[in-house]
Amino acid sequence: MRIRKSAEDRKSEIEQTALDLAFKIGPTQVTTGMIAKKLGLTQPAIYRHYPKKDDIWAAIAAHLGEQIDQNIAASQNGNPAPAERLKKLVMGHLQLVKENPALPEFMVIRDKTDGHIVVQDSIQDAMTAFRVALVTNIRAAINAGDFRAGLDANDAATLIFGVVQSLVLRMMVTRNPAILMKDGQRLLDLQLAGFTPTGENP
Amino acid sequence: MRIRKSAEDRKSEIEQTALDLAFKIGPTQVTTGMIAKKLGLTQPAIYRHYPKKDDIWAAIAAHLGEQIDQNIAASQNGNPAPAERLKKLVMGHLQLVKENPALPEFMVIRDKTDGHIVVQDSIQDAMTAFRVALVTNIRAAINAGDFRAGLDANDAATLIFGVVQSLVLRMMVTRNPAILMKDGQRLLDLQLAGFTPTGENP
DNA sequence: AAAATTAGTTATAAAGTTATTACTATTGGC
DNA sequence: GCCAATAGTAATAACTTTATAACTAATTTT
Repeated sequence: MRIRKSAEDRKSEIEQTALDLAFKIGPTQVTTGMIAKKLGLTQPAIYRHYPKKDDIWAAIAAHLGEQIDQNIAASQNGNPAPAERLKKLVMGHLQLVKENPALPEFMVIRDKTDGHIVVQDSIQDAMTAFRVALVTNIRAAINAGDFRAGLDANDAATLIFGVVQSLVLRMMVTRNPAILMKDGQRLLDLQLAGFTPTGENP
Repeated sequence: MRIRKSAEDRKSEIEQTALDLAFKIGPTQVTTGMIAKKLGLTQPAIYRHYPKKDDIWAAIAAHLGEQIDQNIAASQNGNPAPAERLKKLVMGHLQLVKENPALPEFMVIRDKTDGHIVVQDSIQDAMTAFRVALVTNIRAAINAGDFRAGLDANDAATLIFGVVQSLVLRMMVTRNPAILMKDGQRLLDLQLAGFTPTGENP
């Protein structure tokens, strides 16, 4: 007798498996056959749950986008100190990437047909919101006197984004998501120290 | 009568076309048929010049790796001021990425068979050398008193790498390599300012 | 100018991938 | 416990992609 799972459970499994494979071999290299094989199913079984293969990626992107948004919201609760909110925002995002190491791939994924980027819009939108949150908190930190007055909030946001990107690249090269949290905390502190009026750790 | 080019010229064309396509649709999506079509050739014509498709990527990676190494060498000539060398090193690399916007893709490219990263070794090695050059110049700047004494050279190098990565991501999302030089200069100065003893622009 | 070399073509094999159709059998609702 | 709904399979069509083999013709060598 073959095992039969609920559509809901199976869809979760399919999406998680696709994400795992996306980190291992890259999203564009993942085939429906690979996903099915990992789950002990036949390849057409995938099509009982998604009309098109791309629908799997769309579902994954929507889910990741939600998680990014949730982290942004969570980081703005509780602590009112802008610099602390910034740290919570960035570390929360790194935690998300650690749990879903394929996430960065979705930021630069392209459409099959033309060369134009589709970047499953949900993720691109969420990352835009992430950037807005960075800028907002940097402005608040400047107003609070924690960061120096002449600092350009947009440029500072780009540098903080760079901390994340730098860690992501090292994660992809080393294939080790664990470095994100360990080195992330220290590097973020170092970056923020450069924004203070005195150059000291805020 | 059909046009027939020398093997040397044709190989250059094939590699440049493959690089262009790699930026447009991603390296893994580029097919021998696409390259041939762009050059007005038939698909098997590619195999007159390379035994395997992967040999095209290997040749490209070797070439890019050389250019990265050349930039590192060039940046260390002439100006003896460590901070100026650092700037020349980073801006030179950004120029290279601007001219070859697919370069960053090769840093995280994966093998088809297993999930293991091959990162055409030539590029990974060159990027390691780039990082070493960053650290060396940062150490020199600390010793010269241009950067503050307590600065960790490795962490500072990661942050500078982050500036590059941040710009690269924005280039990939906007599909506009032009931003690299314009914003790069300003962001690099901002980043280096965070490393000075006073927090001022070095 | 003839001969040798080789860039390029035509045709095609082999393998992989997406997606559909018709069938099967498990499961939840009545 | 029956039955409707549906998760899953088997078979297969359509397409894409890599690669090879045999042939053709442009260019180089002698």
